[in-house]
Amino acid sequence: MGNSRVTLRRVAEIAGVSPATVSRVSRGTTPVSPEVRDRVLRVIEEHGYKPSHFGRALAERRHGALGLVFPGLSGPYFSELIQGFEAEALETGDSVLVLASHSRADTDATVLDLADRVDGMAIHGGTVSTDTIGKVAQQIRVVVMASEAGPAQASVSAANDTVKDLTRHLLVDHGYRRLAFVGMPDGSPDVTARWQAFLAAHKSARRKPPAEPIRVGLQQSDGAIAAEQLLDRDDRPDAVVCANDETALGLLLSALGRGLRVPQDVAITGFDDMPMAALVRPALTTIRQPIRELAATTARLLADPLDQPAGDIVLPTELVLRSSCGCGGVP
Amino acid sequence: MGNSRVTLRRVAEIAGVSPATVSRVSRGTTPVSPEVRDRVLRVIEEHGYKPSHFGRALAERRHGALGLVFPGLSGPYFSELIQGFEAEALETGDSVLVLASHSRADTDATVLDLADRVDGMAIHGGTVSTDTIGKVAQQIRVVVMASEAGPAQASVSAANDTVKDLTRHLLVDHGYRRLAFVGMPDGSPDVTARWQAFLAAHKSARRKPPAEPIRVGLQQSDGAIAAEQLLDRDDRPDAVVCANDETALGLLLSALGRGLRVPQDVAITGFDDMPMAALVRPALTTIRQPIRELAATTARLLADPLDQPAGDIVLPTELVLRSSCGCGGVP
DNA sequence: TTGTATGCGTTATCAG
DNA sequence: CTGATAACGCATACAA
Repeated sequence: MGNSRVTLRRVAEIAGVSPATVSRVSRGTTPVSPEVRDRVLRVIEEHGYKPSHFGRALAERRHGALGLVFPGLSGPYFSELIQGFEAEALETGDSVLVLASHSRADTDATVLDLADRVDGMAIHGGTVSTDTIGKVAQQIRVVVMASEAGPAQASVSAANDTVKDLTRHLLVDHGYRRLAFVGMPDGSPDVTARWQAFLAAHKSARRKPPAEPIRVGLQQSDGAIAAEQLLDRDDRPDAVVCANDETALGLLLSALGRGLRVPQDVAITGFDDMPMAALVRPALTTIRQPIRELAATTARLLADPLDQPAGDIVLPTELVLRSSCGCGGVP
Repeated sequence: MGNSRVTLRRVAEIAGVSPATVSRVSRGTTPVSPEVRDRVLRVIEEHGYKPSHFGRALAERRHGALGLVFPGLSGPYFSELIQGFEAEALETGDSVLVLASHSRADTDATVLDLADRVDGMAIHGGTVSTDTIGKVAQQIRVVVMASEAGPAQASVSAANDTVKDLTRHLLVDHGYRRLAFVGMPDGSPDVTARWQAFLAAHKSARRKPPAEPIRVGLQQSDGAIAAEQLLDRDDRPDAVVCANDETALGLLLSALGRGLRVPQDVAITGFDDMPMAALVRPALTTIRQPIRELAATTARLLADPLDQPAGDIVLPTELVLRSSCGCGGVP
């Protein structure tokens, strides 16, 4: 199990050619005479030669890798994001190095470390300080995801203001009186934007919004925690707008488990339109965002050699009306 | 935004010392006179010198990074696994590079590529072919997770045979007659072992198990898909053993959404004991496995310089009886 | 304590 | 088409 790798130079010796020629054969870039090529190829095969990444990285001054930084990666959202990113990176022959900063204190240091191993980095909104993003950006190319990044960096995000349409739908079309919002704006640019849209819809409908959101995380268990604060009291809201599908599902599960009827006793909506949203009963009313496309666009921005102008790309989202808001009668 | 990094040599020039001295100061390993040290340190600070990873990696012939390979990473299970792994790697100063092979065809190639960027690799069971694992193992140190790996590799997994106790509990203590198993044994060593334990419990209780499991994946939406096959027919099972909590929760949600009572109409159990299991109503009967410890043990095996004997470490698991199996009366 | 010289594995430049 | 030779950025015996 030794680390006894065969080096390029060794292959050259055995094949009786110069190191340069082995490099040429190995990379297939420059023309080499068929006979020499075959001979070298055979030696490579026999001795299991594999070019060393850092040797190549050092000489080429590029890593052939892209970094992807997340706050955490539980749930289908991040899974989808990574897949979209990897699929696109594959096109350009880049590897993907994923970093899940579980809101640890040393995240910034870790990100800086990663910056040293990749040619470009996609950073999810709310993961690292803008200060650190700046530092990374002056070293390698950076694209911010799910957050508008200001003039300095390029960014790709999805339109969160559709939450305004959703909230209006609840308020006006269905006539719900007491709405609640589940999600913690602080730290997540996406949630902040959704909470703002929720507020804006109340304002334009001349209705009084709740003073505060229910501040919980974005995982399903957080939806269950929100349920304890929301469902067990007398002035239960008659409709709840959740920051994402995960929490909406957690809330839905908790509501049903308490014997409440959805949407009759309480309406519930989400954001993302993950697979589970359509499968559950009642089917979840939500907002569809093109996660894969968001990731792919980001990867493309990172890989493309031509210098795009740093700007904010905002992908469209779509309101998906199902049963959990009260549409389409009782399922 | 240029890539104009300051090199060690440049720092040496500016500070008027030799490159070696800068290296010594930078690493803080060999003693250097205070005056020189301060001078060099100041230059490093002023010019923002950061040692290059590949330069160092090339010279030291190590990357200072560990690889972590997964089939996918949706859900709390993988999230927890990564956190446990990273926390431990942090101790030894290693970075963690995560690779999520979303059951793509080119996974093996990607893994081989990663093998070139790290000093050791943890591979989750059922992710890559044993053939590829072998190749990687003769290049760097490898530990297999959640799967017993045979004599060649070290492995760390959790005891799946507790599913036998769980199944017996359902069969004997509660007297359920028709059990079903949700999960796809093929491809996941963990699920295979759980299905085997499920079968074994039937055998030792002299009861006839179902001929086949409900072959779905491990995500929550798969639980909802299983529900369609399981809950809408006349000979509905009276108890369902799910391969993990995610699918159990998906099934539970679907059951409640259909107006079925749990556990009265159908009992449901899971595996993992994720946070949501205790929060949901009815609370989920499940098996607790020490995910974090599993990950930490793996990381330790990878980092430790002393050559552990390649062997299978099996961590204990614990049956957690709650309400969804019928225990403790109706919640 | 500090400097010099060499090696790490590969690519790039320039002759031939 | 092929071969020397010089980077690439850093660490480390060895010498001073």
